[in-house]
Amino acid sequence: MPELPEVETVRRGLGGLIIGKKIIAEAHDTAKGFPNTVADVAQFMIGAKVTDIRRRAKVLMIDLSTDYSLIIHLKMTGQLVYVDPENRFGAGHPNDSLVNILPDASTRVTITFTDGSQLFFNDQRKFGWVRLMPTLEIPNIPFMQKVGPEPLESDFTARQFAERFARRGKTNIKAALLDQSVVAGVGNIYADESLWGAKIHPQRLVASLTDTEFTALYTDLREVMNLAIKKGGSSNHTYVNAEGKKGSYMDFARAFRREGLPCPRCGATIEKMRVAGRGTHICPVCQTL
DNA sequence: CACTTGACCTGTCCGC
DNA sequence: TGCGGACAGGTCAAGT
Repeated sequence: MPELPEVETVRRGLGGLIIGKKIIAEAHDTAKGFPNTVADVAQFMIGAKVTDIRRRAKVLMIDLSTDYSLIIHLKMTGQLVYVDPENRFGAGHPNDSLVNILPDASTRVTITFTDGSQLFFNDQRKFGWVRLMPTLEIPNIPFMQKVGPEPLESDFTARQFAERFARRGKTNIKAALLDQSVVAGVGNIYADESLWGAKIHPQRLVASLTDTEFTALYTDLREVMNLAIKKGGSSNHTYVNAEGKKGSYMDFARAFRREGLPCPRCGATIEKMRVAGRGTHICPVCQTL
């Protein structure tokens, strides 16, 4: 699922498509995905205009003119896909092929705008969620209270990065990287890719890392995430952006899901193992314990 | 508190 | 071909 670069790609794409549009209808799967009451939707969502789209960690916020926001987590298989039957993207564009397909079995929420265009929240595994709440209350939810700093902010330094890990000295670096309270937005793909870049074995204890290694990890994590944003994210399975397009970062991946293939740096065979309960990819020569 | 593991769901792939 | 089990981009609630 979407990690920081994928969610950021969706945010940027959606911004140009729905900011300023007015919501005329909302429908959702009652089993899962949109827990708000009918009354709240009627009062704070229907008739509201989209004023902004923001991201914090892997969470998206669609701000409305009612001072309420839709707060959305895509988790593993969530998608936010925009479709406009009146204004197609052009012949052959992946979005156009979705016009007559969505909603489908994975659609949990459908938002319709006054111009007839629609935004679909699809989520095959149903781990994701969408919630309508007052914009000012978003910072109070537990996730926002504990989530760590944004790693791509220009004022986020290597020293701050290293200091965030002090609390997690006795676990391995992969588990700590995935911990959203340490640094925001890192998931399985970019954990593996940045550890490969910094030549750090994922099972190394955090407390054993040197300043030089933390700096390398900081630098590589930012490089890899910035590149992924440029490439529109990574698409292994279900991920697509707001226009229904897949990202191409996987064409550039050096370790993630490359088991059996040569390490681009030394030629050794990339191996797959299990660390912190997650499939983990390493170069056994570049990354040692 | 920090750390690990299982749970939440559905679909797909791989080996027998 | 069919079937069972493992696994998939994330987080949380439990356990130790």
